[in-house]
Amino acid sequence: MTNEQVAARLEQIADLLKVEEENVFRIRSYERAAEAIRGLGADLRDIRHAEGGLRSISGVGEGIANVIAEYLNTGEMTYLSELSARYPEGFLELLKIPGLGPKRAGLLYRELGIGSVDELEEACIRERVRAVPGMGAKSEQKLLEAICKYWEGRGRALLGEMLPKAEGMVEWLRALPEVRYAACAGSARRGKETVGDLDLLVTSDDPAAVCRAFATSGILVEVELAGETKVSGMIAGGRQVDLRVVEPRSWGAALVYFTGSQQHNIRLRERAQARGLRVNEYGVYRDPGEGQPLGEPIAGETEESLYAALELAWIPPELREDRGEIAAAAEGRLPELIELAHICADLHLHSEYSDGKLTIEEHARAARELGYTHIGITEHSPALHIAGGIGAEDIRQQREEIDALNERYRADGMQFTVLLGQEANILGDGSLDADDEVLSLVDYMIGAIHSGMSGDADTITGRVVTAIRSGKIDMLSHPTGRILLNRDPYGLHIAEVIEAAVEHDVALEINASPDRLDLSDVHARLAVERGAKLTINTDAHRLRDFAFMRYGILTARRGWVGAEAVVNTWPLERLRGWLRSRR
DNA sequence: GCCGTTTTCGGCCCGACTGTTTTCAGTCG
Repeated sequence: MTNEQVAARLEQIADLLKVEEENVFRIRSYERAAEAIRGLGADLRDIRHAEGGLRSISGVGEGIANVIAEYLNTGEMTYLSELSARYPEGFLELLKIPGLGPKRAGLLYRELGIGSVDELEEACIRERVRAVPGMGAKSEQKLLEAICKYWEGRGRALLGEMLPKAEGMVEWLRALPEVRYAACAGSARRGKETVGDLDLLVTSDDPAAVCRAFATSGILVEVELAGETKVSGMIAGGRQVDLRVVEPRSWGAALVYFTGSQQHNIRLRERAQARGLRVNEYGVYRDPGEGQPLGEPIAGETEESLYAALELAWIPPELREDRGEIAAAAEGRLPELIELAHICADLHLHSEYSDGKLTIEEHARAARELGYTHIGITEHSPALHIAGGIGAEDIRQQREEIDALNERYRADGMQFTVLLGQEANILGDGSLDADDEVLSLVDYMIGAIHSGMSGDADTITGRVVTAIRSGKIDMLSHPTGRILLNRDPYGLHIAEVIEAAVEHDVALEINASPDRLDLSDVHARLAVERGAKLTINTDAHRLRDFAFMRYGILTARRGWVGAEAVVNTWPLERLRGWLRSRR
C-alpha cells in the first residue's frame, strides 16, 4: 500500500463524486488530499503512527483520515467500493478523453449505458450520441477525434524528450521580429519528470502575426486551432503544443498562470482574495466588489511583481506544487536551491571498460568542457554480465590508466582529476559482488540493485539496508529502480533506507538519466529533510548523456535541495576528505 | 470535506472557449 495507491484511490473518489454531481468543495477536498499525499516524502503508514497522525497532513481532516486509515488497515476502501459499484469497470477511463468531463460521462452512462472508451467509440460511430439531450452531431464528431488521439498518444512523455523540443520552439519564436518575450511554461517549466503537453507563452504587440507565423511554420504537423491569440496543434511524434500570446504588461501574470501548477494558482488566488485582491492571467487587481468591472492592474508585468503584490517572495517554478512553498515564501524561508553551475563533478560514469562508449580520457575531456574539476569512472561489477561488468583484473588496469592520466594532467598544470569507483551489485543477501582487492583499489564504491527487483518490499529494503550498514558502499545508485513510463519502482521502504543512509553517512543518488530521475523529487526532499547526503549523477555511457545533469538538477530543485547537501558540488579535497573518513 | 492573524460556521479561484443553446452548461488549464 503505497502513498501513490492511496492518492490514486482518493482521486477516483473525487472523479466519481463529480459524476454524481456532488458538492464541488467536497470533491476538491479529495483532490487536494490526493495531491498532498503525492507530495509527501514519508510513508503514510509511518505518518499514521507519528504524532498528529494522518490529520497532520494539510488537506486531510477527520473524514478523509478515516477513509485512508481503513484502507491502510484492511486494504479496503468502503466508500470507494460503494461509489464505484454503481458504474461498470473502466468507466472512469472515459474521463481521460479530452473534452469529455464527468457531467457528460455520467449523462452518457445513464442515457446510453456507455461504460467504457470502447463503448463510447462504438456509440459515436453508430451516431447514437447525438440523440442525447445537450449533445449534437458536432460533439459526436469531436468525441470520436478525441478518442483517436487518446489511443495514439496515451499518457505522458519524458521531460528529457520534451524540454529540448519546447526550447527549440521558444528559440524559433524569439527570432520572430514581432516577439518580445517567449518562454516555455506548464509542467515542463516546473521540471516535472513527465509532461503531457507543451505550453509556450509569448508577448507581442502584434499577436495575430505571431500566431499566423507559428501556425504556418511547419513546426506543427497538424494545426487544430489557429486564433488571434492562441494556436494549438500537434508536433511530430503526436504531442500537443499550445501557444498563447499576451500583451507585454500581462507577461508575469500569464507566465504564473500558465506555469501552474493548478493547485499553486488556486492557493495564490485564495491569498489574493483574503487581501481584497483578484488574480487572473492578466494581472493583479483590487477587488472592485460584486459585479463591478475590474480596474487597472496593480501588478503582473513580471512574476516578481505578482508575488510581491501578494506579499510573497518570487517562487522558483520547480517549487510551485502547493507543497508548502507559499507559506515558505510568505515567511521568507524559501530554500536556496541548487543550480547547474554548482556542479563540479559527475561521479557515476561508464567507459568502454564495461558498456560505455567513451574512453576514460574522452569522459574527462567532456567533463572539462563543462567546467567540472573531477569525475568518477564507475563500471559495472561482474554479476552484471550483460552490461560488461568487470572484476579485479580490469579494475587494476583502470587504476593504472587513471593514475597515469592524473599524473599527466598535473604535469600539464591542469586542475582536473579522475577518480576510480565501481558500481557494484547488491546481491540477494545484501553483500556486494566486489572482493577486497577491488575495494582496496577504488576511491569509492557505489551500490545498486540490478537483480531480484520483483522481491517483496521487506526483502529488498533489507538487502539495501544491509549493504548500507556494511560500510562498503559510499553511495546508493538509483535507489528505487523505477524506469519512468515503463517500470514501477520496486517496493522499497524508502524512509528506512534514508534513515540507514543518514546513520551510516551514505550518499543517495539522484540518477539524472531522464528515464530514471531516481530518487524522485519527493524522495529527495525527504532525504535532505532527514539530513542525508545526495549525489547527482548522469550515469553517462556516451557523450550526449552528460547533458542529463540538468534533469537531475531540476528534480533536486523540485525536492527543495540546496547545493550543500550534494557531494557533486564539493571541491575535490572535501569530497576526498569525506571518502577517507568513511574508510 | 477542510479550515481559521477575517471565521469552529460559512465560506471555499478564475476566465475562455465551445456547442447547443436562445441565456447557458460543460470543460479546460
